Amino acid sequence: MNQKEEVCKQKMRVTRDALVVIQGKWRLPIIIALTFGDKRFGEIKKDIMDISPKMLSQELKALEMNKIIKRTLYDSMPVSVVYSLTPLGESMQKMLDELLDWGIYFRKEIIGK
Amino acid sequence: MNQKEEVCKQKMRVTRDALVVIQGKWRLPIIIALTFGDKRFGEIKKDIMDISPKMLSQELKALEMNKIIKRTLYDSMPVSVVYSLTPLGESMQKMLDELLDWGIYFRKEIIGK
DNA sequence: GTAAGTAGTTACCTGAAGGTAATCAAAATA
DNA sequence: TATTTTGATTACCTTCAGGTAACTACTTAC
Repeated sequence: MNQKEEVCKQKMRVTRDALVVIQGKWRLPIIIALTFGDKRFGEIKKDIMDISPKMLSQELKALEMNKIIKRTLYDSMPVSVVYSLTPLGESMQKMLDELLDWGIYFRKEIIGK
Repeated sequence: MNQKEEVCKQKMRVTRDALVVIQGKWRLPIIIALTFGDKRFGEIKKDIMDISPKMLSQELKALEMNKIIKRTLYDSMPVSVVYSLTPLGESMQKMLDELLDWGIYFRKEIIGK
């Protein structure tokens, strides 16, 4: 296998791994919600509107396991749980911006006309 | 609903639409293969290795419908079919680069140590 | 005429993703 | 004491993504 083919396969592997982390219906919405500041379960749920508590809970756990978000329990009264982006989560910002930019372009080209 | 919330929801919608186009196990590999030049069915299949002809055929059709790639039939003998990126497909380059960059960082943070 | 290569298609099956609805436990409020 | 709020969990069901294996149609080479 030559150099070029090796680079190609490497790119495929790495981007595929990256995609797995943000894939699915709810992960990007959750991450985007948290780029606007730390939020509680109910606040995220309100931001996303059509997500069920089951899916939100499940996806928050998955993102936490991938070290994208952090769950903090403040045991003040009333006990509150706050979710926030980790540095790894914050490092997604440029990627998210490009995804958004391309999404806008795509929308214009395909849906828009 | 205030300005900030509106921007948030807009971002969610647009990035989600963008994600749908590249989502799945095989679309990014196919697109990446074609960034290295136009290719025939068999060449893409050889580049990706573990993809089945069914999945390749199916995903090529989906990408063609989204105007990301173009199918060209040359009826020289032997009849050959060549797939290439459209301008819309080529416009994904920056996004793919960011996905790759973040993937490298993620790999280092999570898998690497 | 038989084998091999190119570009697929078809039928069938499995597991994961995601949805719905009901329930739960702790604490605050009425 | 009863009700509401917050942050979930559980059981059940449906749909879809993806895999396997076999087959096809056309053409060229042997």
